Amino acid sequence: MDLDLRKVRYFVAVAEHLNFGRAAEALHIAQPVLSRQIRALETELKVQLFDRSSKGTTLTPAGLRLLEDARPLLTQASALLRRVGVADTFTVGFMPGLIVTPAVRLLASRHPGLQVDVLRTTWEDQVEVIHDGRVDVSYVRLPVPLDGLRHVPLFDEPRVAVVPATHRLAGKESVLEVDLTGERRVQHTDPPGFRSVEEKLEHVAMHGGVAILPLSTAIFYSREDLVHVPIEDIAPNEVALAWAEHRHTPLIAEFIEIAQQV
Amino acid sequence: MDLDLRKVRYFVAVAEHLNFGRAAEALHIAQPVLSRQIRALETELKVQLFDRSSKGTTLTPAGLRLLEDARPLLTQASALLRRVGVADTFTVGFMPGLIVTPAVRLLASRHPGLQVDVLRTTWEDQVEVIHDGRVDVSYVRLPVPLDGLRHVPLFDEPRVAVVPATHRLAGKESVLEVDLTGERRVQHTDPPGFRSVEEKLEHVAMHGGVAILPLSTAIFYSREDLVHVPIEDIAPNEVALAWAEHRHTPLIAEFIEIAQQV
DNA sequence: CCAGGTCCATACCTTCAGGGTATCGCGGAC
DNA sequence: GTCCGCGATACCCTGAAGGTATGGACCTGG
Repeated sequence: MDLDLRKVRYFVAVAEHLNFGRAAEALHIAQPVLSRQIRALETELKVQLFDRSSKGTTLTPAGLRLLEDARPLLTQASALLRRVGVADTFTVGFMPGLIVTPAVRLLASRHPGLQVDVLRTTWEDQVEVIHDGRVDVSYVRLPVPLDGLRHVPLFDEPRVAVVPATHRLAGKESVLEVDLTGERRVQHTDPPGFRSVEEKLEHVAMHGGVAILPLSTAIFYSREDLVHVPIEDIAPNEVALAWAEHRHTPLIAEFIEIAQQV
Repeated sequence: MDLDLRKVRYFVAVAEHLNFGRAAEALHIAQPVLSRQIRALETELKVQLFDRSSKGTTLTPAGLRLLEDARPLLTQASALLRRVGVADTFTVGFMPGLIVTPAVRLLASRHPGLQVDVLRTTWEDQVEVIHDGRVDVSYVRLPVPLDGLRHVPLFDEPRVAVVPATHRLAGKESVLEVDLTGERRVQHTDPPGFRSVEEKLEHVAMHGGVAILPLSTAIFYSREDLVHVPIEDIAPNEVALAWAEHRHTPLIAEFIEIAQQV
């Protein structure tokens, strides 16, 4: 009748480990219990979720589809748990460099007694914090995966090249992307990437290269030994306000209004 | 640890009724059980959700906030079930003009957690939807091909002639079929027929002629510029409830009961 | 002012799902 | 053939969810 979130959580664990024994260990339950629960889930759903064999466990197509629904459901449930009991609080997330104070102040002033918090996000968790309820709304830099989210664009801002003050491009009024050919770009992209803007800039200062950042970010993190130069022909960075699509609270609606006007 | 969706569903029921007894009734459980479950939920969440008094129950602010999260969570959970293919869903088909709401409401109220859907059919697909499983039962207008179907007659209703308000027959108390001789009948029958009642009526309004419809259909689609007149000597339209003969589910049996009583 | 009604809580019982341990059966690998 | 990894089965125990009966607080009409 009702879906049992415990079983769903067990299912996700097995789907991730593709091994009942290790999944059971991760869940801190005995393996036979896990086997039984998964079987019970399959019975309830009248669908086979795994192909079991003594040499491995794999997801069936139905299992794969369930997994896609199960994860967001679990995060939504934990978001609910996180939010409940927390005193009347409204939390605004923001990416580094974005100035949220005016909007936050305005919301707070209109609702005395409401605790308005802010949470600085990173490139990696800017979407996650919305889904798991750590923030009610968040200022994000597009593009982000928009599944389960709603958003309104707020403004665009140009990107700049950040280089050492001694760099050949330092002092220029502006550059074109072609001027950067041959420069090593310091990016957050995957494997050996940098987790924060500070680290990126540190790297540029130490070892040269060029970091490409939205203007406000570059200004926010400006340092003596680095300068930034506008790049004329690169697509601007879009800043948007995003929130979970299943949440429709008056406060969120009001903040969206405020953010668009500020 | 895990949120219990059953308790959440109970919570929403109480929040909607603001009365433990009636909520329990709607959920088909005993009132003390509901009280205990809500209390357990409050303990688990460490938050008081309701203010109880012998003269009424109200949501606390925390309860109100939980309600905002609880509804979408339940929706997402049932969406998951539906997509996995287990959706506990019962779908009732109906021909235009027939009012199914009371019966549907009654079934839904007797089975909390059951998703009861309705599907409007047309003259062409009213049987097809039964066979292909789009509906579990359907209100049909006889005659229909009954192969593979079982049905119970529900009621008869007179047919009326729908004519422009300016027509010579408009305003009459009733007419006989013979009065219609010479009139062009606008019918849905095959090739160049009209696919919907709306189209038929549009045609009558534009180009004259007469449409013969069951009374309820004529009422449902009534327009300012058209009037309907009962036809005394034409066989009445029979409305029946039909279902696939190879399907014998308790829900179908129950709905048949309900439909006959309503 | 008391009788009855409404509403939620408490007490107590029964059932069953979920957790645990011990052990089996099946394949693949050495 | 033997061993090992992996999931399934068998059996027990506990606790949570369901039920009925009843209590206690509060309102309301006579």
